[in-house]
Amino acid sequence: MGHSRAEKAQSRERIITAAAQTIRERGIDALSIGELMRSVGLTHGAFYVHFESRDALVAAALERALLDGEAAAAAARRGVGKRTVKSILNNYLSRAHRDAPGAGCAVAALAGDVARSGPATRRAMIQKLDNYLAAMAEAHGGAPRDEVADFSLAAWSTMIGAIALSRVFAGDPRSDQVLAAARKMILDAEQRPSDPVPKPPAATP
Amino acid sequence: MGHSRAEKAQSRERIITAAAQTIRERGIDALSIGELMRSVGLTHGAFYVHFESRDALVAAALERALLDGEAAAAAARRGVGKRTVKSILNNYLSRAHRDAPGAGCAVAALAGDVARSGPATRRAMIQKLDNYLAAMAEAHGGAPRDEVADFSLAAWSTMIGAIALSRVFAGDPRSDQVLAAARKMILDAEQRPSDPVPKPPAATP
DNA sequence: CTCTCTGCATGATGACCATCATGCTGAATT
DNA sequence: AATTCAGCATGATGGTCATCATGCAGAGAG
Repeated sequence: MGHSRAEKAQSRERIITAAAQTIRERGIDALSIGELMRSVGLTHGAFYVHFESRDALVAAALERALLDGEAAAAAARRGVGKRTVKSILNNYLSRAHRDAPGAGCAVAALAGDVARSGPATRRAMIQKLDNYLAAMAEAHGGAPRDEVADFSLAAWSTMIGAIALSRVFAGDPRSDQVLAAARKMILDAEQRPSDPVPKPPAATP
Repeated sequence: MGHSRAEKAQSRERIITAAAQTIRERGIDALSIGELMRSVGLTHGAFYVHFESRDALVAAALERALLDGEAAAAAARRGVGKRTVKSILNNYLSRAHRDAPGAGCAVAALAGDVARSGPATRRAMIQKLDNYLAAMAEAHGGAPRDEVADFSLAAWSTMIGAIALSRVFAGDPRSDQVLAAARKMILDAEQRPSDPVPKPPAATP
């Protein structure tokens, strides 16, 4: 054989791309080095030429998966001058998004997994989440700072919850209904003027 | 040794209880038979006295975890005559719930995992979700049927999304903020009269 | 053209996994 | 009291896992 530097870069790229898709489709725990390397046409031994450990790959794959979300948002913005909340929702709360988790938003697919992960993994998602939140805030526009931040947080909660539930409901009429209902609640909230937010109470679930 | 029928029932109970906690804390994939049996004071071999397979246990543990949610809701209703949307939110979107995933709502903890599972597992969650949705609809009260169902779906989307995000944000000020923002959006939506809901559009994420 | 360096394949290592086979011991039954 | 039965422990099985050691062949440098 023999392998150029450029080929190595391509290999690494294909490994990350495949891993980013797999973790979104099947979860972080389900990612297997052997299976992954087979899927990109290499053998397991070559893995450690590219990554120090499985954890290092997971970090890179999560980063990539999260970046895909920003790329999709940027692509959707192209052409239209300004992004509106409605246009974001039309893309995000769509059947296409629900049915393609491997290419979709990593927050929706992996929030549960990341919630139980270590601080480093959580920080990686938080960093990208900040961008998502800022994009929503910008689309929502002006108004007092805190209220916009609250709207963004609530809207994103609803969006990722709705995608997760619509996937649980796959094959059921409610799978479509939950997307529409979430869309409606967020759009209504956008138009309404709102009061300051109190702190959450302490109680048992 | 020697073991009575009552002791067997207790063993089975402890296995399911421990498993229901573990899957909520660490995910379904992370559940290991050996570790689980050790944690309840038995050895791995005894597992198959109680369950046909790991999958059978997962089904039982998920069912139990989901029932815990209904039990918590029933306990919260005790004393007060009627459950309101606000009282549901006060319990659900609380720091206590966020900080105790092992004892909390299985939908919030496992929606992502279940979304990528088979039809049988998804159906188990859907069945319990129907109860949760009905409880929310009842608390919301009267009004035209479809609108109440949409409110329930959107509210639950927001609730499980907010818990998931607040766990990702653990240790960050946004962890509290997202709970409060979600609470606010749902309460505002409850009071507003609303229009019929259109179908979701088709588009890329 | 020669030499070094490296991307990759092959194979080994040891840990863990779910599952099954066997046997002991005391509960249940008569 | 004798006998059957069942819950559990021990240990084996075969598979998969992440990781490391070794060797080869071709790319890059001189």
